[in-house]
Amino acid sequence: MITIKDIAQISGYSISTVSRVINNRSDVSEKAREKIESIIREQNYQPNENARMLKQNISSDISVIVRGSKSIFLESILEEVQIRMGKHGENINVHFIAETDDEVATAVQVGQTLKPKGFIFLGGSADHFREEFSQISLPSVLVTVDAADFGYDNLSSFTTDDEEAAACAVNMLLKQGHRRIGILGGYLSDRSGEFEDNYRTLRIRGAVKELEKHGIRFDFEKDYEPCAFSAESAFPAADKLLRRSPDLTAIFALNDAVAVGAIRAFRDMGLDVPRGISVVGFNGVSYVRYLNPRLATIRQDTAKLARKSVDDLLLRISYGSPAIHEKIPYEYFGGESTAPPSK
Amino acid sequence: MITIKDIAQISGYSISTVSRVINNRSDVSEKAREKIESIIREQNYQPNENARMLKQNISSDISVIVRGSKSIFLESILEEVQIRMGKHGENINVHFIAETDDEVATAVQVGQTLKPKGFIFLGGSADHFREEFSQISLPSVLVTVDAADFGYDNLSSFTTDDEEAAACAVNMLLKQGHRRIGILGGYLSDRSGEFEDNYRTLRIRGAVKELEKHGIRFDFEKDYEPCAFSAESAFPAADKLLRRSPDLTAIFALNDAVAVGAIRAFRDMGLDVPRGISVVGFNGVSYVRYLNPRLATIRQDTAKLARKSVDDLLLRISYGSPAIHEKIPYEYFGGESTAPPSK
DNA sequence: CTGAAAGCGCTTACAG
DNA sequence: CTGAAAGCGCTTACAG
Repeated sequence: MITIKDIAQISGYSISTVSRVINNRSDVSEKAREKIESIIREQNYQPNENARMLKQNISSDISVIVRGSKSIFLESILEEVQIRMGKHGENINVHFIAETDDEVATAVQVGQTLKPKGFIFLGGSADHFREEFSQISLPSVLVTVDAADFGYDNLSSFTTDDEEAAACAVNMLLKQGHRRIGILGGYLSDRSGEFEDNYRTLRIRGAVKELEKHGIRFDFEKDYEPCAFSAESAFPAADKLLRRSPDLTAIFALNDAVAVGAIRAFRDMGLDVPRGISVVGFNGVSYVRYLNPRLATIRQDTAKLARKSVDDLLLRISYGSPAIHEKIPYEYFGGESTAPPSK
Repeated sequence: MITIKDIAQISGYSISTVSRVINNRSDVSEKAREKIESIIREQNYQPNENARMLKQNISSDISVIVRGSKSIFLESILEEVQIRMGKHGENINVHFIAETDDEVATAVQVGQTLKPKGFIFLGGSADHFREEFSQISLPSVLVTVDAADFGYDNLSSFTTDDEEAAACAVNMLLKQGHRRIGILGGYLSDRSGEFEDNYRTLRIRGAVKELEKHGIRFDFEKDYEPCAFSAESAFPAADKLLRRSPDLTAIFALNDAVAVGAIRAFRDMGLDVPRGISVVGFNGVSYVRYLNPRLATIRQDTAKLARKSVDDLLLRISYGSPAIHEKIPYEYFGGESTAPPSK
């Protein structure tokens, strides 16, 4: 095992100077830097992370907290995050927690034991962040939930504009002539029935507002049915919704897995999609364009979401740049699962 | 920040004795142990991992190497691994590499920088393990590839019996009366055209053997078409295969995403599934039973695969138990994508 | 069974 | 710009 001591010996410089070179300090002569760097390279020397961490009382890792990991959508962002981090030579440790867990509390705990230099949150609850994030002082990024209004200067956020995108999806249905549109998936917060600001409720809100803009009042009692973001959960929910409101001609599903479960349920009821009923999804799955029928959906740019998040975090860790909040563009994919209403 | 020194001071014992208690050494009096443990608890003391690692020159983490991360199948095992590790209070660091990368070489490198106490490989190439794994001396588990014949006593493996399961899938088609069965997906190793022992080729081999058992010689030139494990890649491949061999009445797709792409391609050619052509998949996706048509497929038990792997690794790390090799049971799910041939 | 002391590989004031 | 020295929080022979 080759150590900093060996490099010092070989180079003729002191351990201190070698350390300075390793850490890219500016107070080293060009000559020393070059010599030491070349020796490091030729000896294939890797600084002992444990020792560095011990001194700095911080690890060189970045902790990623994934909340609600069953989502293929988050998994695919996670993958891109890992790849991007790898390109920058950074290591991450990943912590999956349930949709019902508290991601901020988890981060606090992880922070104590693993001492990361920053956090990336994939998914999360606005309430948790608003109430508890002040406990965290490390540079962090929240992906999927807009943190612009939370007032933390160490928390950036990158999101799709869920409200606008949902409105866009619903607008496509309206354009085709649909007036009786149901909404499937997610759930309304149980905290006094108020909307919590997460992507679920933002999508619902965007859809409802778009309907209202076109003079349609949305009846939650009749035309909305909650369910988890999976085909399994959507299957019975879709059935229930359509039996309650058989005159619906289109469904806005809060994500693609929900749309898949719904389409299956409708077919099992003897309804063709899109001739009998139209369905629009929201990105959650990559191969919607190979489903039968090809699913109309909103495509989020997971690669960009991940890339921006990583780059922003690393930049802020290195240079203390201020936190930012950015919306990443989305796209409507037409598919074959919608058609003008026949009723 | 509370350290071992504080605990020593409060307890009246020396740092050495406290350290012994922390590390569960036997050479401590019951009295000292109890007192120190109670103080540790009441002070909520957490030993500094970095310092421990520095001394022991090893981290407390387990490294997970995921090869070919685009697979939803591996991601879902990863998730279960993470959950299981969490239950045991263990941390993991995850490294995603491309399908074309060398997972063993990656592990060697990770081993140098992160000093994990063990490895879990999710996916991998038999060749890499056979040729390079001797460089790794840490307890390891290979999931998805059978390592029984590799001859390493620090490498366990947990797998689905891909060959047998593929034979089972093909047998279902044969039972329905199919004789002209095509195979779609994966690729033959380019090393002198030989089979490499991975799940891809095992599935192909299982399918081919089952056909032969029924007196059918499989013509690779005509009835096999390689493609990556995605709907995107399967779509054109399926089209190509069926144009070349239009008399095929059934397709064995090497995984579910491939099946999805194939079904889409067949429909686009004007062929109904299953009336025009039957398709069987192989577990890769969770909601096959909500697709249209519901996909006939082999279901692997990802939860069990993950659970066994984690438990085995931790056991071996703690007690040096010997490596084991186990096949996890699978299941055939009937679906609606197969029917007796009409031609 | 217990404690004093050395040392793991690094970083960082401090002094020059 | 450079080096000698202290110290990060722990573990582990060694001596008793």
